[in-house]
Formats: sequence, structure tokens, C-alpha cells
Amino acid sequence: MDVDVPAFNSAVSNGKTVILACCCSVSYSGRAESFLPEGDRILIIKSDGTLLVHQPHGSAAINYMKEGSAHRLLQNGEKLVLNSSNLPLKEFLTIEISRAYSVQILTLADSGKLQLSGSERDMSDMIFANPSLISPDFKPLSREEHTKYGFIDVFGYDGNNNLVVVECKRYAADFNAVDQLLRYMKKVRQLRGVEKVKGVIAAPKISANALKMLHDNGCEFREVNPPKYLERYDSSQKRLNF
Amino acid sequence: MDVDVPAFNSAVSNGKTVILACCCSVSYSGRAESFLPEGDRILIIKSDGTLLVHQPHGSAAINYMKEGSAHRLLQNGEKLVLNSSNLPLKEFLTIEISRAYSVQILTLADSGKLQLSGSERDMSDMIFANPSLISPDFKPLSREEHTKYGFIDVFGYDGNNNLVVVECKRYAADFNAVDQLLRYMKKVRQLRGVEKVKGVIAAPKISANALKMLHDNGCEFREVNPPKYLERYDSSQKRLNF
DNA sequence: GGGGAGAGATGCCGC
DNA sequence: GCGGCATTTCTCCCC
Repeated sequence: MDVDVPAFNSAVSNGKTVILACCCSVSYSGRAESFLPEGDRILIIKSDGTLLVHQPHGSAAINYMKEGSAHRLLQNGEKLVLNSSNLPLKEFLTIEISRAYSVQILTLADSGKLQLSGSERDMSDMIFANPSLISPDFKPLSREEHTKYGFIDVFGYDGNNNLVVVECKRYAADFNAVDQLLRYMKKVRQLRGVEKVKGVIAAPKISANALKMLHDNGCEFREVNPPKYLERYDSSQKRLNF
Repeated sequence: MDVDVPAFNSAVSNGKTVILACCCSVSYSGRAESFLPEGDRILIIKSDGTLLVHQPHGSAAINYMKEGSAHRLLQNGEKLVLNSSNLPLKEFLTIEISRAYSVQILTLADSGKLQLSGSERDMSDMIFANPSLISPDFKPLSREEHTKYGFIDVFGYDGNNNLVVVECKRYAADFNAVDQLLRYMKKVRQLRGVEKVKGVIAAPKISANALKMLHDNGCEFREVNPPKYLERYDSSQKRLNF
């Protein structure tokens, strides 16, 4: 099919959403560089200047340009060429289009915000409200501490007034999670001038290697699953437990 | 506009790519749970069963289902409902469509593989070939060591036969990068039974806090940029330097 | 705008 | 499949 080049550029300039299915190759230069040989793809240009190149498989875009990019479609002999640039980010992308399959120009309005349940923040809230998930004598002081101590998920005392640092992970805890916990513990020891600080990782599971590293450093693991409020509601048909 | 429901389902079943622009709300339940209120979105169902929900802004899909998911469109009174499920992953998604703007059914063929330059792997290759980027006396032994020593980017000796561990980052090095380096150094000390192991982070830049942590642990920073082969070629119009 | 960290991260590779 | 880790990560939040 033929593409109406002026109409395409006008739509992009006027903040419409444009979807183009085509056979194309893609060159990118910016933070890195890449070349994608010819094949069938879906191109999406959004009203905020985002460009996405999707192959007919996979979840992630194979090429893209970020919000605020400028785009211009040109006729170049037999082929169409879409040039995209983001000058502040020094990123450039060129798409050589050998065949166009379909074009859609849309005016879309959407101010919807995603409501999400089951995040790491929800886990730390749950632990703060139910400290026995960590230990019978755990007394939480704060959660999501974004101050001098770093980004500690839950922070408190045990029954002997020892400081306790809790790091939550909504998925399997790995080396990185243990590193984070140890780093926060070290900072707390330095800033509070105390020797004994307890460390706990709260997560649904932990890899065997990470668990060994955790125990080698005198820390503990507690199996905790991220709360799913909607699921609780659906399964019980009652009000939420917390 | 009206959607031909049987044709839609038939296209999805037969591995075609389907693009639907519509006003809809989205409910998800699986690894977490979410609800997205009504608004204009683009839905893409790919031949591998991937489903993407894109708002008219932003790079990332706001909701999605992974490869291998099953999809079925139903007429429910005035509304259309798209149910998606991935039984192995126990994930479920429901889209309530109040208005459809456009439908595209496409047969796409694409086997193109992305060629990328400027990755962390390219950095470690470059350092292996140009060890003076780390220091005049650096003698690299191996790169991308995926064995008992861990995933060390570049590993070698200095002029005094001290072991040297190099961790590369293609972007700004942060706390996480320093944690990784220290973890690898510790493992090398344990496994080789030596005390003195040098640590170097090679990256374009490093945050001030991470640099302090690096120096506090007796390690060093080397400013190294990821190689961009295409850019070199373009700017010099000669063959590559390495 | 940079720093720091989560994400329903995704994708890749190795075991 | 899991583990470990990079990513043109993206996104959010706070300074």
C-alpha cells in the first residue's frame, strides 16, 4: 500500500498516535549502536514523541526512541525513510521501509493511572503492620526510610533493643539483595555507633548461594509473600484482613 | 466501529498479529495484581501469544501478558471483553472494551536479529585487547569468567603479580557496581588463598558516593567508555582500530 | 537533573 | 528449569 507522507508527518506533528505495519530495517545510534536487518515490524509513534519498533514476537520493543523525540517520514526513491532524533539525548534512529502494510492515525485520550497491589512497598507496609512476620519480638520504627540511613525497607528493634534492618524482595532474593542488606547494616553501625545490628531478608524465596552468603554474614531469612489485596478479596468475598 | 469477533479470534488462533485501538479498562492478576481505569489504548496480540497494552504515552507497556498466553474476545452486552490467560504462569488479564476505534489483522514474518555495539561485553573485549586502559602494567588473563570465580568481566595480574579484578559498566557506576566488585574480590581471595587482590571499576563515570565507597575499600576507578564501532567507522571513514 | 532502587521488569546465556 | 546478570533497561521518588 501507499503511505500519504504529508498526512503522516502532519499527524505526528499534531500529537496523534500513528501505527505503521511495514517491512523495514532499523539503524540506531546513541547510548549504544545497533542495526536490525530487514523484516516485518509494527512501528508506533505516540503523542509524546515516543517511537516503538516491535517485532512479531516478544514483550520488549526491539528498537525505540524516548519521549520527546522528533520524527519525519521521507520518500527516498522506491523506499520510505523515517528519521527520528532526540537532540538533548544525542540519539538518532533511521528506519528504511521497503513495504508498508497498513497505517493507522488515531487521536487517543488517556489519563488512567495503574493501581497495583503486591509491590515491595506493600510488603514493607504489611510487615510494619504485622511485625511478627519477622520475629515475635520485632518492634518496627519506620518503613521506606529515605534519609541518612539509606533506603531501608523496614527498620526497628528486637526484644533486646538491638537494631534490626529488614530488606524486602517481592521475588526471589539474590546476591544483590544480600549486598544491599549488608551495605545498609554497615551504614547503620557507622551512623549510630553501635556494633550489633541484625539483618533480615524477607522474600518469598532465596537462592541457595545467596542464603549461604546471608548466613555467613550472620543474617537471617524470613519467608514472606507480597500481599495481594484483590486476590484475598476475591477468594474470601470478605473485607481485607489489614 | 464494530469488531468482527469470530474473525478476531480466528486471526489470534492462527498466529496472526492483531492490533486493536480502543477505549478500555484492564484488570490483571498473577505475580501481582492491578487495575487500570478506562482510557484510550492500543492493544497488540503477537503471533507468539504476547499481549501488550500501550497507553498513548511512555515507552513501556502499561499491562501485558507473556509469550504463550491464550486470548479470546467475547461480546458481553454492549461491551467487548478480551480474556487472556497463561495457565503455566497462573496469570490472568481481562480487558473491558467500551469502544473500538480500529482493528488491524496482519501476517508478519521476521527473523531479524539485532546487532548491537557498545555493550558491557564490548567494553571487556576492548579492555582485554587494550589492557593499558586499566594500567600500564595490567596483564589480562581472561574475560567474562563464568566459572568458580564468578562472573568477572576482566581478570588478570599487575606488574607485581597481584591479582586484578575489573568490573565494567557501560553507564554510570553505582553502589551496586561497587558491591559486585567487592563480592568478586572476596571470592577470588578465598578461592586463591591470597590476601592482596586489586579491584578496578571501568566505566564512563561513577557517582560521588560510589567513588567514596570504592576508595574506602582500596579500589580504583578508571574512566573507560564503551566502544562504538559504527560511530568510529562513520566518523573516520576508515577501518576499525581494533 | 542526578542519585538510588524497584519492576508483574525482560532477555540472554550457562548449567 | 533455575541462577546470575546486563539492559539503548524504564519508571518512580527524593534530593
